[in-house]
Amino acid sequence: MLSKKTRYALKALVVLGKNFGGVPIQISKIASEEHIPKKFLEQILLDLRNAGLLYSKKGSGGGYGLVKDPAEISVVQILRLTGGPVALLPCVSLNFYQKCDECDNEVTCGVRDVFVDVRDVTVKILSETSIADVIKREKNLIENYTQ
Amino acid sequence: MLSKKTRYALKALVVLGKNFGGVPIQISKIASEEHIPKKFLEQILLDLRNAGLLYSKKGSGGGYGLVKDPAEISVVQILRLTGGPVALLPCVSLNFYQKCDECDNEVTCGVRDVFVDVRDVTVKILSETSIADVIKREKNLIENYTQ
DNA sequence: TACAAAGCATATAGATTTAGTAGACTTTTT
DNA sequence: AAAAAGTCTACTAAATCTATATGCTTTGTA
Repeated sequence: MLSKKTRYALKALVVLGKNFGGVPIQISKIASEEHIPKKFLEQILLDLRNAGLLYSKKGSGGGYGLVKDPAEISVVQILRLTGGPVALLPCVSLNFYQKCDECDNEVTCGVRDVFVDVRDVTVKILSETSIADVIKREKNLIENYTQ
Repeated sequence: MLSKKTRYALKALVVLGKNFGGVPIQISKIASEEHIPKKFLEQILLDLRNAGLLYSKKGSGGGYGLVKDPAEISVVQILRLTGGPVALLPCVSLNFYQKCDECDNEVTCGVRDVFVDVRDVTVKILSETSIADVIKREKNLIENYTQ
């Protein structure tokens, strides 16, 4: 399962993505719109900023904005930045690999082999999907929903 | 990430699957072979037994065995039995669904939409893969490894 | 220049979950 | 009768996650 941190980050990036090119948006606005605890969101956006994904502006009229086009930001990148695991087993993770305590030789582990496949299809989807794509999906869903 | 409980369950079932049709295997044997804490494994196998997946026999010469053919037991079933989440978001889970706190209307949530796709491919793999398949994979891996 | 708006940074508390341990009991075999 | 092995419940310890608190810095504006 993704952590709340990861979820909140994705939600916030969608908001910022819709606003790409516009004036900065305040944390408090995103927090209230998306029902995210403000102080928690503060930390998260700070992380994303320190990772070079967002710019920030202090003082009155300040806030956050995307540095890059939302089409250039993949969902998988956000999971990794916010520590969210993509793989279902540590011994299968590309970015957060950890040796399996149980296995003598993980290369011949059948269970691991299955979850390598799961990881591959998951990473494929999440790396091919950008924040812009998420926004597009949302638009399509709203269209079909209100029909 | 899968819990240790789920991992241990899968490991144990592979051992029991290889032994399908033979005499029962003791917890302590599985525990020491697979480097799993014995008392913890005890609980896990008990759960699997109560779920009807294993039979048990007490007393000297007792132990555990599979009730069904390992080809009839899917990996996804084990994840669900041991509480392991398949979906990466609660609002996307088929068996452990929970409403999203943040979303006003989850039907039009773009983030959710992406993770529905991820869930679908994951469930497909894990429901098409049986314990027997895991054992087969292991055999293939060992063959290729020792070549 | 003062003040308010907004982000920056770190520390800490609280809650939840997970992993593992303990101990006493029951059944079965020898 | 004794030993082997599973059954059952409770508990503890550790880790992690979520959220809050506090004080600080920067920037815009009256």
